[in-house]
Amino acid sequence: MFSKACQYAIRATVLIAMEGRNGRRMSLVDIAQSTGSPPAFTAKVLQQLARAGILDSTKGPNGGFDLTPAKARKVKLSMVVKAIDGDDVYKGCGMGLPQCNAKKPCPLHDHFQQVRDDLRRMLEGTDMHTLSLGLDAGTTYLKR
Amino acid sequence: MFSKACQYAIRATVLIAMEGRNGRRMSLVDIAQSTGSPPAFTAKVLQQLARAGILDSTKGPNGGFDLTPAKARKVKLSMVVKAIDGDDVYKGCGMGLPQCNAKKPCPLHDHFQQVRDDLRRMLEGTDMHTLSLGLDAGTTYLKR
DNA sequence: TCTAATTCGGATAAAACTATCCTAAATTTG
DNA sequence: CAAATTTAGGATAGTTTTATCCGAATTAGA
Repeated sequence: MFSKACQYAIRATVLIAMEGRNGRRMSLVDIAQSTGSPPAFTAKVLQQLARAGILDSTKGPNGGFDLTPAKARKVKLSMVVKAIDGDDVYKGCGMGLPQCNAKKPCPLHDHFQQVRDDLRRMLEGTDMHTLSLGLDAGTTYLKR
Repeated sequence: MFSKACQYAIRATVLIAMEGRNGRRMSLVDIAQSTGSPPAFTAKVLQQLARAGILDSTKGPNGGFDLTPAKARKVKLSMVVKAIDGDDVYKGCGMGLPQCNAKKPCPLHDHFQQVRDDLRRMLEGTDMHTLSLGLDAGTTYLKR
C-alpha cells in the first residue's frame, strides 16, 4: 500500500510528534534507532518532509527534527503520504487507468469507491498528535 | 496500492472473462491491445496467473488465454492480487511492522483496521464474472 | 508432415526504489 | 575563534520492478 520510504516517514513523524509533546527535538540517529529504520535512508525521507514543511529541522549540536503539538494536530497522515508517495493511493484508479471517473469508470470503479473514500477519510482525518498519544501511554508500538 | 503488474493482471483477467462469456479465448496481443498494456511484460503476468491456476492457457494457432463463466465466478479479485502482489496490501500492517496486531498494535492499527477490512471484503467478495458484465454492456471501460 | 501461430522460459536491459557514504553547511559550546 | 555536533545534499551501489527480446515447445490446419 505504502512504499518503505513512506512507512519510515509515518513512523518517524509519529515519534517526533510524541517527543514534541515534551518540548523536545529528536536527532536522526535516535529516530532511526527508535523506529527500526535505516539511518541514512531515513535522513533522505526526513529531509523531504522538512522541505515539504511538515517537520522543522535544526542543524548543529542539540539539533534534529521537531514538531510542536499545535502543528502536529494540523499535520494529517494524508500530508505525509502525499509528500512521499503522492496521492495516487487514495485518489487514483485502482486499475491504474489515467482517466477513470463516474462518467467513464473502470470495472472496479464502483466497488473501489467505498474503499478509497474510506482510506481517504481516514488519512485526511487522522493527525500526528492523535497518533502519538498511544506511544508514551504504552498502548501502541513503533518497533517490531 | 497495487503494482503495475497487478493492475495489468486485473485488467487482463476481466477482459478474458468477458470474452469467455462468448466462449472465446484471447491471444496475448489482443489482450495487450485492449488493455493498453505492454505485451511482453503482460505475457509474464499472464503466465503467472496461468501457473496459479487462475487462467487457462493454450498454445498453438487459435491459442491464448481463457476463463469460463463458471470459473470466472469463482475467481475473486483477492486471488489475482495475491498471485501477483501477495496479500500484504489487505492483510499486512500499514506502517510495515512485521508484528502488528491487536495485542501489540502500531499507532495506525485501529484507524487502519476498518479500511483494510473494507478492502479485504471487497477483494474477496468481487468476482471476475461480475466485473466483466459492464464491459460489453458499455458501462465500464478498460483503456484510458 | 510441414508451416504458421501461439504460449513458455531464459537472458538481458532500463528504470525506480532502497540504501550507504562522504563532504559541505550551519549552529552550539567552550 | 575553534571544535564538535548535527542536518543538507551529492555521488554511488544494490535490489526490485518494469520491460523487451529471442529461441524452444506445443498445437492447429493445410
